[in-house]
Amino acid sequence: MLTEKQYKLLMFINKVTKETGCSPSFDEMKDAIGLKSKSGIHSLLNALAEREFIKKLPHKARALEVVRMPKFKPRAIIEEEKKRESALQSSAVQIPFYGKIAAGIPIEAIADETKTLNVAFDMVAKGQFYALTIEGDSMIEAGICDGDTAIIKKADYANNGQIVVALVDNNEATLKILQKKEEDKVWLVPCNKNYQTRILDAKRVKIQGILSSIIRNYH
Amino acid sequence: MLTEKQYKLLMFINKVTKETGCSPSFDEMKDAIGLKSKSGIHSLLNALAEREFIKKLPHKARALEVVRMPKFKPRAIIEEEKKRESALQSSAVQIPFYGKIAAGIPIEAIADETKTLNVAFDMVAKGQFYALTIEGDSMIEAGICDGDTAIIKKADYANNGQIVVALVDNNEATLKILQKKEEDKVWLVPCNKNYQTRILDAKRVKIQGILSSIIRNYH
DNA sequence: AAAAAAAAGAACTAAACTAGAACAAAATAA
DNA sequence: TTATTTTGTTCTAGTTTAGTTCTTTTTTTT
Repeated sequence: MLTEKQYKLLMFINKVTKETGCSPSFDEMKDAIGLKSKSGIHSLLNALAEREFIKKLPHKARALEVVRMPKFKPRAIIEEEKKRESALQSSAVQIPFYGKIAAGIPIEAIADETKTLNVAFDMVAKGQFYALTIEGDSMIEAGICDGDTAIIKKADYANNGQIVVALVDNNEATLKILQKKEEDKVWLVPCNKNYQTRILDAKRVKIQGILSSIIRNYH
Repeated sequence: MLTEKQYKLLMFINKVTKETGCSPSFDEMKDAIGLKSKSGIHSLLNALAEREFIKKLPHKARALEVVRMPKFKPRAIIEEEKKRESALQSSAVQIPFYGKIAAGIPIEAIADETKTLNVAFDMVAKGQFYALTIEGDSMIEAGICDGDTAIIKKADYANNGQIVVALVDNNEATLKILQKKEEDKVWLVPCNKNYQTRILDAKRVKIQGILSSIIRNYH
């Protein structure tokens, strides 16, 4: 399509004409591109005209017209794509899946290196997710402990018995089991004898997500 | 429609021109496709021009233009992409990290999209890991439930109080808290009132790993 | 194992870029 | 209008980069 110099020059011409309403002179162009002679500009312009990016009126001053621009992606988009790509590469982790702990069989014996567990993928599946750190012990009997990381799937509706992130009165977010036993009422059931089930008007409760995974790290 | 090489080359030209505004040179193309000589590029370009995917100005440098893109991918490319995709899926997921659930603050208010949690990467850090499925409820009071996935870091030594995979008599693998209260004796402590601590000769117990993470998926 | 297709390699040719200078046409000022 | 300045064109010449072509080697296919 274009060489680097041609591209630079085209961008410069385009910028100047848009900003000032008139095209730059040969000397301005040579300075902008960093040449010491304007003869080079001449050939660059010919190349651009030949490739039909500009039109020029011979012997007329500042009589350039940009006809089209090369198809390119805005730099911001390219950066973004690169970031995403490198993020993907940096996190590729596959670990061997050794199956279940079973009495009577040493781990080496059942180790099957061909099976791998893909932690990240298995966990997020499809949909939009976010993470929360669990605070408190209201769900401890469900094996959800203080400090655990909860992976939540965004949702505004949940079924009976699901563990949900519920926002009460647009004010207080909490992780509880959802129960809808009667119309217009919502039960938020903790998993800890020391806590009480809260029965609230459905209007007051907004579902913000459904618990998808629990992750706990030991050190 | 197109051969694998032709397709790859066309994609490369398209990518480069979109990103830089300039088309690639023969040498850049040969490197991108993995050829050692640029004469091959020449014939590939002719093939692409003949099929009207690109236009080229003969003898001009970097004077390629992509006219259209193919509707179908060559079979070989599809295979390759599938492979890469599954490798990626196996790897990388970044999800927003919303911090802690705190009473009195709606989730939206504390949402910080700039913080991301990279599940897979954070979990495996450095070292060698493997995964186990938890069976039974002997650790339930530590929030480790039947069916949970345990990420274990390979180790043959552990400190007091750590949760370890212990192999007893080269025979029976189990997940328990490790305690070494006296020389030559090892305590394997469960986290369930209904189970008893086992006190064993150190010789009989081989540490196979230290619990690194617990993952639980809900459906 | 022979034939065909791809790829590599080298030699060659052409274009692109740089610079300097001389000159011609247009625009502007006197 | 003429003179002056600005602007664009053309030429030469050397250097670098890029594209083409041909022969040989390797690989693939039958």
